[in-house]
Amino acid sequence: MSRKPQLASLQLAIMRILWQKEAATVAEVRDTLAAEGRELAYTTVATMLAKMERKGQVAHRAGAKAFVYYPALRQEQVSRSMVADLAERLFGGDVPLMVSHLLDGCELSPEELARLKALIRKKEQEDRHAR
Amino acid sequence: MSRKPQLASLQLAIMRILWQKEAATVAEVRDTLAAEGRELAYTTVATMLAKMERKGQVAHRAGAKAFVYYPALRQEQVSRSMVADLAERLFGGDVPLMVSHLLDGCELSPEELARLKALIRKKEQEDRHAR
DNA sequence: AACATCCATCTACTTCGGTAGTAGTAAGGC
DNA sequence: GCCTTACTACTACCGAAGTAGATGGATGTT
Repeated sequence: MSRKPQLASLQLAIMRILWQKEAATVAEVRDTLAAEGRELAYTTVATMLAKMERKGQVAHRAGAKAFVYYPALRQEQVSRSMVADLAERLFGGDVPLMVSHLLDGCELSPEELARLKALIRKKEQEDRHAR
Repeated sequence: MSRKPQLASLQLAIMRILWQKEAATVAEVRDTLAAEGRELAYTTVATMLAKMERKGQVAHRAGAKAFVYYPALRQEQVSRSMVADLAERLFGGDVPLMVSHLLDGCELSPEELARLKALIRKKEQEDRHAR
């Protein structure tokens, strides 16, 4: 399960909350989702967390009052595997092509562009070191 | 249906084949999938294409012998909306962050890095023109 | 004419994501 | 001691993706 985690939409939304808060109760997760415009029944969130626990995506411990859920996958890992998976499925692994679609699809501020340039420079450095 | 198309794994694999071949019969799609290591029954592919047609993702016309299916969505459109969707769900729309994960996740050849740099320069040009 | 082949359609089944109700339990208030 | 409240656990249900069998039509082969 920890190899190439692929999270669906709600699962990802929940994970993002857990990553950000470190840990949270069902009620907290539900409230945060509601604040994001996704109003779900308490039991819906609880069910989802239970399902996610069965798959090893989250875990829980007993808290003062309610269970406290926390992520069992690192954000890095999930991000990378999901992005890599999409790149593979959509572009046959052609990363620059995927980046090109990313850039085309939305406007970027000058700062963001600068960040990208820095990224590429860093990548070039690593490359030189590697060979 | 044409607004924000999200294709699942097999659907995308099929679309990619249709995009590449322009059009294909069920048998051709099935053979191509098999050549990619995904061996499915003829009827599986046929069923999938029928389902995709109902959703407006593909269409067909009668060919000499068998139906000829062709894409009803443009690759550009699908790529962009799927990439944008993942960026939104995974990174809250932070595109540079997503690019950073893309780059980290895989090695790039110097040529690919060059392509990326060119992309960013182009983007900067557009930016200057826009304001 | 009989047979094999290819093809389309229909139906069916499984799994998973998402959604939620119901029931049972523990705990706090009064 | 009972009532409300918060929480967990169990069950159910829908739709979509994915998989394929069965059936029946058309075509071509000999």
